[in-house]
Amino acid sequence: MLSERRLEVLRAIVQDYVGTEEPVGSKALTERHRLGVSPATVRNDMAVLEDEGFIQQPHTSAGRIPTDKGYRLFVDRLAGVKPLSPAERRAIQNFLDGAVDLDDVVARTVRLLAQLTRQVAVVQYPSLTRSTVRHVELLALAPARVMLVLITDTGRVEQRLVDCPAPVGETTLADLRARLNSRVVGRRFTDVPSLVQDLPDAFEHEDRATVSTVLSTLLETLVEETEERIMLGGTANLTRFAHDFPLTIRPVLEALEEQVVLLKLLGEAKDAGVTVRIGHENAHEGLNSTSVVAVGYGSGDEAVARLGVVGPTRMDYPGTMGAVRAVARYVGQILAES
Amino acid sequence: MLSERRLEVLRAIVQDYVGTEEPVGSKALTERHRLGVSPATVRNDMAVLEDEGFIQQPHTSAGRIPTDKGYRLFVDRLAGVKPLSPAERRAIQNFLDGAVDLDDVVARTVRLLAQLTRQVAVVQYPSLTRSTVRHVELLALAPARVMLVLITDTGRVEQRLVDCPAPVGETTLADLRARLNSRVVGRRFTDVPSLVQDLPDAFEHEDRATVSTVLSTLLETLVEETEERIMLGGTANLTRFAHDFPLTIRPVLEALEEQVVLLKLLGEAKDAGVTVRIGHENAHEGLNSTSVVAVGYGSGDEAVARLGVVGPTRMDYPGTMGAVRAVARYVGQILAES
DNA sequence: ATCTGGCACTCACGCACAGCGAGTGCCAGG
DNA sequence: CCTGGCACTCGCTGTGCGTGAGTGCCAGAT
Repeated sequence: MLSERRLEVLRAIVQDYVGTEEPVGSKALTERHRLGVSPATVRNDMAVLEDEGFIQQPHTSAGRIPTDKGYRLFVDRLAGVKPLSPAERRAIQNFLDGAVDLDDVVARTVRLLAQLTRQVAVVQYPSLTRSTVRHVELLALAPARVMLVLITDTGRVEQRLVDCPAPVGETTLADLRARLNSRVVGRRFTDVPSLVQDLPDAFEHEDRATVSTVLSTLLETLVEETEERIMLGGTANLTRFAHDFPLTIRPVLEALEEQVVLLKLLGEAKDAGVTVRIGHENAHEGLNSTSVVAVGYGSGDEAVARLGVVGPTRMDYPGTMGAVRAVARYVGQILAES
Repeated sequence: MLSERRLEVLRAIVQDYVGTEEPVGSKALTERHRLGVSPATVRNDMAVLEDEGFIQQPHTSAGRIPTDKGYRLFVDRLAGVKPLSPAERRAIQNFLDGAVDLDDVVARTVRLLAQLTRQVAVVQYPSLTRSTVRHVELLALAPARVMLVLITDTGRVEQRLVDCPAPVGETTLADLRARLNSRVVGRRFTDVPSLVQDLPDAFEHEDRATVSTVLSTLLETLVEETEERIMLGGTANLTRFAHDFPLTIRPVLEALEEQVVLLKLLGEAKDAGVTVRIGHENAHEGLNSTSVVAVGYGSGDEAVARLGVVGPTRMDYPGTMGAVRAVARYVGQILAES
C-alpha cells in the first residue's frame, strides 16, 4: 500500500508532466509543490513508485514520467472531474443552439469538443437500434422502384433504394405506408422486426413479394455494420504533441480513419459516466500512446450513442473529462428538443 | 521561348524529383534519361530554366527542384492524364457498387480516392442548388411543430424542424404537401422560390402564416452557407511526406478542417475537366505547399458537385489526375442509377 | 524508523570541427 | 553550340568533449 505522501508525489508528477511535457525530477518537484520533505526523500518515494510500476525513467539520469498504470491511479483516485466555467457552459450552449439539423448538431459538437479540449474529437451518430421510429416514408421513383426513408426521434434519416420484384401501385404503396407507420411509429427499432413480421399477410397475393422486399430492406438498415456512423474532427491537434511522437502520429491517424476501430474505442465501456481508457488499455496498437475519454449521451436517461476525445496519454484528464461530460449533457438537451 | 530540349530537361527534373523526393542534379539526370547531351549542357539548360523561374536550388551546391511555375508548365504542356489500368477500373466499380445510400457513396468515394492516390481526398456532397426535387415530406411532430424533409434526385436528404405560429391540422398539412409536391417535384431547386411564391394564397387565411413559415424554412435550406457539405479522408497520407514539411503539416490539417476553405478550394474552377491548382495558386496560406486536383461530377452532363485530392506540390500529376477523373466518372454513374 | 545532506556517477544534449561528396559555374577547346 | 575539365561551395555525417540535471546510496540527524 502506498502512503498518502507517495500518492501526493505521484499526483505532483502527473500534474507537472502534463504541464511541462518534460520528465520531472525530484528537485523540481519539491520546488513546485509544498510536499514538506526534501528532494532526497522524494527520490526514495519515486524509487518505490517506480518499483510498483506507476512511473518510469525514459533513461537513467533523467526525471520520471508516469506510466499508463500511474495515469490510471491518478484518474481513479487522485483526481476528480473538473467542472467547466460558466463562460464555457454558455459558449457550449450558444454554439450548439444554432444547429439546424442532426448532421449540423454532430458537426458542431465535434468542432466544439475539439476546440474545448484541444484534442481529436469523435462523435457517434445516435444509434438506430436505440432510437424510436418517428416516421417511415415510401416514395415511388419508378413503377418497380421504391425509395424507403426512415426517420428517427433523434433526427436521424436513413434512405434506401428498393428494387421491387413487380410494379407497385400508388394505392398499395399508400396502404403499406399507412399500415407500416401505424405499427412502428413511436416504437423502438429493436421491436420493429417482430412488429412487421406478419404485414405481408394483409396484402393481396400479387403484392406480397413487393411488401416483403420493402420490409427486408427496412430490416437490413438496422444491421450493425452499416447503421453506425461517426464524425471526427480536430485532427490538427495531433500535431500539437507530434514532436514527441513523430513516429506515432501516423498510426494514430490511420487508426482514427478506421470507423470500426473508432466505434470499438467508444463502445468498449459501460453506460454510466465518463470512461477513460489509457494507453495500452486500448486494444488497437496504433493507439497505445493515446488515451480515450468517452461518455454516452442521449435525449433521455438512456444513452443513444457516445462521444469523446482521443489524445496523448499525457493529457489533462480532469479538464478533458469535465468538457466531455458537459458537452454530452448539452447535446442530450438539444436532441430532446428536436 | 524554351527549346524543345529544355522542356525535356524540365520534364525529367519533375519526374525524377517526384520519384525520389530529392533535388536532382545534372549528372543524375543524364544518367537516368536519354537526353543525348552531356551534364555540362544540362547545367546550362538548368541555369536558363532557373532564370525563367521554373526551377530553383534549395541551396547553392544542391540539385534543382521545380517551382510552382515549373509544375504548372509540366501540367499544362508536358504531361497528359494517365488513364487507369483495367484492374483499377474494376476495383473502383466493385467498391462503389456496394454503396447503399448517398452517405455511403460519398464515404466510399473518399476512401477510394485516398487509397488510389495515396493522398488526402475531398468529396463534396451533391449541391442542392444544382439538383432537382424528388420529394418534399411534411410530418406533424406536435400540433404546432412540423418536420420538413427534402429529398433530391441525387439522393440527398435534408431535414428541418419548423415551429409554426399556429396549430396545423392534418388535412391542411396533407393539402400543403400535395400542392407543394405537385409544383416542385422534378424541378430544379433554383426554380423552387418562384414556384412556391404564391402558394399561401391557396389556403384559408388562418393557415397562411403557417404555410409561409414552412415555405421560408424550405427556402432557407437552399442558402449557400449551410447547404454545402463535404467529406474528407486519407489525412494519414499527409504523414507520408511530413518529413519534408514538419512545420507545414499543421497548417495543412487546419486548413482541411475548415469547410469553407475546402469548398473554396474545390469550387474555384470552371466546370470542364480536371482542374489543378499548384502551391501558391491556392489562396489559403496553409496550403501554399500543396496542390489540389479536382473535377466536377454529376449524374448527367452537368456537374452537381466536385471531388478531388490535396497533396504535396511534388505529386504524380498525371496519375492523380487520371484517378480523380476516373472516380468522378464512376460516381456520376452510380448517382445516375439511384 | 524515517528523513536529510552529501557525494560520486550516469548519460542525454548541445556544440564545434573536420572530411566527404554531390553539385555548381565558368572557361577553353572541339 | 556542345563538351570536358577544374576549382569552389556547402549541406550532411560522424566524432569528441563539456555541461548539467538527475539519480542511487550512505552515513548521520531527528
